[in-house]
Amino acid sequence: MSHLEDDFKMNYINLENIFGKVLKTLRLKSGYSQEKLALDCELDRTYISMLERGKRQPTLKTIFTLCDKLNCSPSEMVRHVEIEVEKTP
Amino acid sequence: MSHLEDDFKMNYINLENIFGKVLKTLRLKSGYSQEKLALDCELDRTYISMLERGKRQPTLKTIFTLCDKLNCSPSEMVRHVEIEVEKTP
DNA sequence: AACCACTGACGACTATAGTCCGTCAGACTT
DNA sequence: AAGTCTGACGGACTATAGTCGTCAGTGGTT
Repeated sequence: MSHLEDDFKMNYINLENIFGKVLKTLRLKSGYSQEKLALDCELDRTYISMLERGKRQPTLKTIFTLCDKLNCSPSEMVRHVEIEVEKTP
Repeated sequence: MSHLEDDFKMNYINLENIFGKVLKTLRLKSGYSQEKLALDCELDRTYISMLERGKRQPTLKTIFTLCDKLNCSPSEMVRHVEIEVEKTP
């Protein structure tokens, strides 16, 4: 996958990328490294990385699991995603 | 699967079942049959059925796709699930 | 009785969520 | 320079999300 292709895709609404940004923001706000968050959530370290890079999208259960550790309710997290989606042209 | 087993499981926090109930409620409120909703969302009819019966859980993308047709924002839908989860002992 | 719209349910499939092993690179510390 | 922390990234896997075809049951209508 080339950088050109990456940049191209970024111009469209991409739920995975948007979720990844929201997750990273919430994680950093809570002072977590990817690895510590993964341990606390009983998820895989590389999976957190993939989520943040927009390479995977979470299931409902995963959203609840993550939010449980991130000082954020699932609906708030989804609201953040919505807002970013609405901003995207 | 026996009715006994069904009732048994219902006593525990079960994100899939809770989501299923929320989805069904929103679908009926919007006057959709499972099949029409599936067509509008470009999902499979049997998959909608499985979601409502708690046999599957949705991804974030599926939540957004469903809510787009259900007069409901994704964060509102997730909020409904949260509320039901909190009610469950 | 026969039709119709709706839904439940199942088996078998394909696509992707999520795990587990690892390597590599940059930043910071000692 | 060596060690630690962090994150990007890959390959190969297992589990599950989501599809497809089909049959059966229910309740309403004619």
